[in-house]
Amino acid sequence: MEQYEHTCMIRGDGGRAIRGILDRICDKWTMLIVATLDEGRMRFTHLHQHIPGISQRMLTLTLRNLERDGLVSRTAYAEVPPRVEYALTDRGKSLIPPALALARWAIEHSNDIQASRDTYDTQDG
Amino acid sequence: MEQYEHTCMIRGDGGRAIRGILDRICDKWTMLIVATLDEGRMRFTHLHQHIPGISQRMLTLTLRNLERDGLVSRTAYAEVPPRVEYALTDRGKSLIPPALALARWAIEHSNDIQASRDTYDTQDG
DNA sequence: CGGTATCCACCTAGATACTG
DNA sequence: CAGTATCTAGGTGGATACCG
Repeated sequence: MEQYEHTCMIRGDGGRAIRGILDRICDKWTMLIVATLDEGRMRFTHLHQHIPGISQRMLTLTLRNLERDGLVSRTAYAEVPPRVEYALTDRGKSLIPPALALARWAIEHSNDIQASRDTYDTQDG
Repeated sequence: MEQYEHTCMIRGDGGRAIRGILDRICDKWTMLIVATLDEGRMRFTHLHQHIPGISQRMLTLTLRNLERDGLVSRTAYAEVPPRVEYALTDRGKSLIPPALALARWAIEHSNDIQASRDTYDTQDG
């Protein structure tokens, strides 16, 4: 009820802070990669296989961005063939709870939202 | 700690459910509009004035999508000049707490993330 | 006042081919 | 194995002009 006083956090500086984060979190693959890495440290190929539909290019690009933001660590071993492992940093792990909160909301409301969309779309056009 | 068992919610069906929602939540203006409407019901022009940088087109488009998803209600009064008011529905209000959780995370980590980016970007290139 | 319609620049992400 | 390079289609959002 009294949450309104806190939504200024979202509107804050015209929304720049929150949007800067959302831009990272909400692209097509970030959430999926973070959630997958929550399972533990993992090689490139393993990630590639466990995230259906992602291309090599997008996996690389998204991992680079996550690394840049300090959410994921990258460890390359000097072997042949090469081995590279990715893992969530503490900062990356700290993203999981709020992400879960959003996921929970999404799951809980997805049926209702879909129903609303269907209704809206079939109104006489 | 034991959150891993729950991240399957995010990965779920290959991420389709959560991404369908994220696509709505995470576009350029949705969060800002929802946060602004948390203040109370509001006219089109008032929204336009209180969300810096948004165009009429994007305000209309985003409001239509929110209405379609049942997160915002639209009430048009048969007057001249026309008056249209927007308000969060109960479903729309229910989005605020998880959105705040994410905003909180964003604010708390934005300095560290920016620092990581700076470091990453200045590494010999 | 509260929109639509139109045009356009940019960016994202997919497909494909190639490499240390 | 773990990438990089290149090309391109499609979508998002801004600018501008007009309308009931």
